[in-house]
Amino acid sequence: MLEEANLTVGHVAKRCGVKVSTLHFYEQVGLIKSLRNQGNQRRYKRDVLRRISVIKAAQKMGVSLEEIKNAFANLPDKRTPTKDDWQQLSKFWQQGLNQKIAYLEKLRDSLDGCIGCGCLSMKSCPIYNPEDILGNENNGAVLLEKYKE
Amino acid sequence: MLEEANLTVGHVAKRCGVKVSTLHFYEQVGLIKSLRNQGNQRRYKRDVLRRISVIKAAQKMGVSLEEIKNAFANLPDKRTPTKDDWQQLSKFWQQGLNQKIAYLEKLRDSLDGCIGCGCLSMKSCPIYNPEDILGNENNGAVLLEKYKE
DNA sequence: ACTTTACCTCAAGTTTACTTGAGGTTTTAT
DNA sequence: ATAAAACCTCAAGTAAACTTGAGGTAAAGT
Repeated sequence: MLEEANLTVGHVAKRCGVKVSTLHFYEQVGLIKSLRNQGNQRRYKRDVLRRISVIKAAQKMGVSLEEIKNAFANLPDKRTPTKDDWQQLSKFWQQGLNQKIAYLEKLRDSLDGCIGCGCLSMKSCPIYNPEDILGNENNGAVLLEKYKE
Repeated sequence: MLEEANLTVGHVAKRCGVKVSTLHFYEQVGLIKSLRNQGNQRRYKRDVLRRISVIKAAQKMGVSLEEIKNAFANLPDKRTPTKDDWQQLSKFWQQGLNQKIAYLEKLRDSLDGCIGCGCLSMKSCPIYNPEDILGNENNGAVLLEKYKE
């Protein structure tokens, strides 16, 4: 496959559902790259589309641009990333995603029990009483509080 | 139960694991309330602890302070919220949480299929090709893109 | 050829959710 | 009684992730 860099910012922006300014910004922070034509206008290779899609998907998972950038650092610099390259990234984030899902499930399941419980004693409710949780490692609710995004 | 407002801001802060400035801020934006003592210092009723815990839990669900404030608007103003009041809130957020979980599961399950798939034709990959998805309601991937947080 | 549309850079502005600091008062501890 | 710790207000600062605007150039359509 030839690696023509022939996509304009406008095209990429429309295609990916982002603003042109976002692409400028992403380039500025090193998330994507572009080549320039004679008149100094950006021209992108097709793989930028995938990159942007991955950025958007990762953001929906709660991954920050900084973290995305770090993850991208593992992608090859010289050649266009292959299927395997992307799959590695995918595997990596899948783990985080699983943790996030597990956390949210835990939160969902304790919502009634904690937010709505009426446990005014503040003795048994993990959400109500974060101090106890943090000091008590062998408590089922620890997971809830130790989770860092 | 007597409704003494006798918790100091420092006490509440430590108890809830937030900074004093955060409590000032929450009060400023109308998320919590306080009474004042003779010397103009804040004194809180116990239910502020629950409010703050709920705020923190909701934030972990991805709910913004604005939305939390709106949800709190349904709580009674005159009396201290009861178990039922909180449970209603809980039920409401549980739905959103379920949607979020469902979305993340979908994302997780399509990570390999989309991010890692290598479908360079850009014809069949929903993450790769958001435009098509938005225009096509009866596609399994629509859920993925139509989700708004 | 000419005009509209797209693009360029760089600086500054926006939103959310807080934090920090200055300058001063009140409580608590000894 | 006095010093230390906690509290007060108000303005300004911070970080992330962009967006907007000004002033100017390039490419595309007719």
